Amino acid sequence: MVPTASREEKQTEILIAAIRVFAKHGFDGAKMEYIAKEAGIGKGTVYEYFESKDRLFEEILKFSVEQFRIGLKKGMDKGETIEQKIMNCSRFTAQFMNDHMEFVHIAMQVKILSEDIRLHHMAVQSVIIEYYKEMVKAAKQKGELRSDLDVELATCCIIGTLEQFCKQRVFIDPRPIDEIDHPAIVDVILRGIR
Amino acid sequence: MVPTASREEKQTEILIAAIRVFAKHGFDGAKMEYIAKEAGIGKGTVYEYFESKDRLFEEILKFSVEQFRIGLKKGMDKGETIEQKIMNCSRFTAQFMNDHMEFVHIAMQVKILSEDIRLHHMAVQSVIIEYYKEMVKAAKQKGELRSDLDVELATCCIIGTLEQFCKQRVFIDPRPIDEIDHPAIVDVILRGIR
Amino acid sequence: MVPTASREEKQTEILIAAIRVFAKHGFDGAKMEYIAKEAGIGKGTVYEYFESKDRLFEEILKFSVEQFRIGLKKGMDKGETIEQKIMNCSRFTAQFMNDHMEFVHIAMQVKILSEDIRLHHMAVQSVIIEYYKEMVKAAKQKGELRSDLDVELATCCIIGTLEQFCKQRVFIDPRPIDEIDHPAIVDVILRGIR
Amino acid sequence: MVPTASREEKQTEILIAAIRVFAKHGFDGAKMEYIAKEAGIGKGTVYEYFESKDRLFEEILKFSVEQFRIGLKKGMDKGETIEQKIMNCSRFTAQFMNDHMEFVHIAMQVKILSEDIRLHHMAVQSVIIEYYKEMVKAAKQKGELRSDLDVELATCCIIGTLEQFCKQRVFIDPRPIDEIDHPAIVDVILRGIR
DNA sequence: AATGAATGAGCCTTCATTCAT
DNA sequence: GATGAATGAAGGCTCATTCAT
Repeated sequence: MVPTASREEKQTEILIAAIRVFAKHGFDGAKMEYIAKEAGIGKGTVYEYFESKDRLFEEILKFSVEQFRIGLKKGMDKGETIEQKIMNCSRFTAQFMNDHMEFVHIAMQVKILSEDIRLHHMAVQSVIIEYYKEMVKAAKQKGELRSDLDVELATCCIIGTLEQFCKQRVFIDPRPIDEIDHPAIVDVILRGIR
Repeated sequence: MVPTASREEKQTEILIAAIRVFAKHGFDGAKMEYIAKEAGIGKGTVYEYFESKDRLFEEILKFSVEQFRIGLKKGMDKGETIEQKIMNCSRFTAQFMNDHMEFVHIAMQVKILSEDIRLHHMAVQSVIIEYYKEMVKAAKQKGELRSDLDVELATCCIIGTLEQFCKQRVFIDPRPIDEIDHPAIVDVILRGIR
Repeated sequence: MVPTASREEKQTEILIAAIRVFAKHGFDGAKMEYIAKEAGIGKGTVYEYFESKDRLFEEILKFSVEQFRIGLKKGMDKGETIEQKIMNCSRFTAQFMNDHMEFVHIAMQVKILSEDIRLHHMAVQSVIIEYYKEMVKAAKQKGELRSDLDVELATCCIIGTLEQFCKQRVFIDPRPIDEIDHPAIVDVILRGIR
Repeated sequence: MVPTASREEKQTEILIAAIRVFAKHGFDGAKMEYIAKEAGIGKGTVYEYFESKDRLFEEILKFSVEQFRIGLKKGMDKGETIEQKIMNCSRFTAQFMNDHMEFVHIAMQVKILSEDIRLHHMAVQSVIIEYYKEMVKAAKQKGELRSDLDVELATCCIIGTLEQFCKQRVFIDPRPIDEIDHPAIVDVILRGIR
């Protein structure tokens, strides 16, 4: 239809379709046939772009975590003060969880995978944590946070609070995302670590 | 082994064995044969105690979440001040995650299951959150926490921080559990919500 | 309860119970557990009397066909004229099919069995046919039937008509057994072979 | 083999293969693997055409009974006199039983099946009986049969005699099918009902 | 390149049989 | 002798993967 999607574009299309299917059925419930149908192509075609179901899943994981990492990084970089930075993270996390509710489910099935990808996943998680740590350290040096603050602990407080809040809003007690009072969240966090 | 294991004892033995196997292989990787072998019994015997693989998994989920709920409740009840209560929760959560690292993995595969069990699981999660909320409310009334504190938010801060910390210590950067500085964690949380 | 049934009596009790279960569930649907329960005994006890499910089934087959053979023989022997003999057979066949509807179903699964029992079963069938042939031959000699009658053919006509009638009455269009007009049946048969 | 077998042709091929296997091993002895091998295809392929073993068996039953019904009907329609009609039925029944010895065995295992198919099977049986009844009624009206003849009884005599004869020739005392003296059979029957 | 019919390895589950009590 | 908990062989069915078109 469209001029013909480049190989890379098609690959991404399949990936997106697969995310939806994995999210809906879980890893083992997601038949390759469903994924093909969701992508509007034939079963065999999937194998032209991904060598196996496992590899496809791994690619999805990489892809999704990468999206998250990038978004978070951008949010941190855009803020001037630690308050703004955390606020940006809060907003992005909420938006991401809301849009990619599925991603969370997918990310949770990591252990089925090859050691390889498991390590990769851990690594990205670590990277994200590291971003936060750097942010905290920098803020400490700028005097925005108290000087005796344990960096790891502060990081846990920030990530934990943000994610727990999103989880509750998305999974336990779903409400419109724009009702979230980000300043209040950031306030609680900042009181703890300032 | 022991003289005679009552039906209930045997059922629990199988459950425990199954937890290990599910944790190690994931739901679909966990063959009933492995579970039987882990429990030191024949494949068919598992079916004398659990009608299907799905039901077995559901029982595990119920069992584990229940253990967690009970432990947390006990911790809250034993504390006098909000500080002691949170400290107890911190300690129990760390211990539980450390001992039942598997549980966390298992709990994450909820979506494969029947609507029934999914709802049950959500319900218990809600109950746990409710416990925390009650704790916060009571502390507010006793004047231990500031009067304009948003209860939901405070709850997210407590649960999120505790769990994130444990996750990092267990999954990302494993270190001996007794090195955890609980008072410091509680301090960060309390500053945020006091 | 009763003085204690002799081994043989108990064996027969199990046999009777097994007939009911096989008849209800078919060979492969009939679990040994059902049979034991129907006989009011434990699963293991069945094996004290019959070495295997196959053997039990074989015994049932023998038992039932034997009952049929004996009843038929008695009916033939009791009659004076060919008319009376066939009438007796008609009555007995109707009664037997009605009472042992199950038997018919069981007898139909013969081919699952060992060659041994299959041959035995064929043999009894042949014996029954032989009884009829003898009956026809004797009647021919007594001048009750025409002299140029083909004995095999006559036999088929008698057996076929009787059994087909019973089948229809029992399976296709069930009606009370005492509504059967045996003289009319015999009349049609006799006209054909007299 | 042949250039391209349409879906329907392939389905029929499998059906034919399955008839052979069911006939040889009985319902429960017939492994899907055997059926696949007999059809010269893979195990999974059978499931592309029949959703389960039970359904496959049901289709076979329908298929076979239908073949029988059609053949019989044709035989009746082709004859002018009742004598010719019965003769045609005699010939067709003998041929069918000889060629489809297996069918008879299969048709006998009806009780394992779903109520649905059982009723269908009964229905076709009834239809066949009805054909015979109509034939008899028509012959009565044309004065070919005596006017006080009981139609049901006559039907039993015809069907019973024909089938019993074939059974004996095929199962008990196998002899070449062309040795059958159909006129003699018809003669015995007609004497009984004329 | 795209397809989907065909494949068969693999696993859950059943149930006849055993044997310790 | 009677029992029924335990067993594991066996088979129906699924679905990731292949390959001829």
